[in-house]
Amino acid sequence: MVKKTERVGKKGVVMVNKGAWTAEEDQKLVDYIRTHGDKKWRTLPAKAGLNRCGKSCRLRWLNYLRPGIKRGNISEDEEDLIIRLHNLLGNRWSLIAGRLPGRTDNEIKNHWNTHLSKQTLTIDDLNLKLNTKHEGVHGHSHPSNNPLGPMQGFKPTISEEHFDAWLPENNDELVSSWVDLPVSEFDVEQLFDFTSMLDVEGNEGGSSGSELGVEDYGMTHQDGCQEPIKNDLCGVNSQGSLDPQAMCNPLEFDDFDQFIGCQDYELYFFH
DNA sequence: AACGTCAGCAACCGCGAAAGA
DNA sequence: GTCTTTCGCGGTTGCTGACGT
Repeated sequence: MVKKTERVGKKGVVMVNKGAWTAEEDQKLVDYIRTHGDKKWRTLPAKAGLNRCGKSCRLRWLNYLRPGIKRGNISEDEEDLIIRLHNLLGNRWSLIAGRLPGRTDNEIKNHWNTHLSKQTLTIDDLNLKLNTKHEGVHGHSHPSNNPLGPMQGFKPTISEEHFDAWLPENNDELVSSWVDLPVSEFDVEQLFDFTSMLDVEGNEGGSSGSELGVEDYGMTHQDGCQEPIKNDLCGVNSQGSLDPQAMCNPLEFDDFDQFIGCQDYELYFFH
């Protein structure tokens, strides 16, 4: 239903349509943008012959008419990623949407509010689900029995507690530099890189790698040097060997060095 | 069949940031 | 440097259809 609303502009009171868009309006908008591009939203509606405000046109274009938009059927993997990214970024829907090609911030926000916010899945739950999935596929999670190689045996189940502690909320710049990466370059390795940087760069004004327990995981710096393992939080003692007493810790894996050397953390961390 | 309730989703609104004059 | 305009984001509203009584 389209209703008319008065809006005061430079040329006095003008009537603008509100509510659901009609197919005719959609067509006008698409035609105009194809010819002239999607800039100058303020003046676009008048030029395109639409009785809409610029904001409304922008929203319609970005969320529904723009090429490459995926609608509905959010897969389990996408949900999983949304939950994890929400854990990391909070309600920064546009950033989360940027990691999900074809999805819009509005759609993700709606999906979160209607489906995911009611669930109480934690990072731990997701990792448990992942591990179960892997065990289901391969029969056993131990690397020695794994036909796909030793990496399949790792269980980097970082606890939500650690994850939240690690979240560098005072280091928005670093977070931004990571989330601004093109989707093709999105790799959890980047996450680990910049968390190790936190420690290297002097911990200015934010949570340091140390505070966040990053070095507990034995980060590898970009120059290839291994950050010393400072305590046994993750089941590895100060000498770098496995400590059975610490194995109850949330982060557990069969070979720490292999985990650090893994070229595809994303596979283990984000799926 | 009529009515009420609820969930899902499209769209709007207000605000802050960025860009331009 | 300041003011104005424009853009983009996140929160919220309200419409619609499905379902239950």
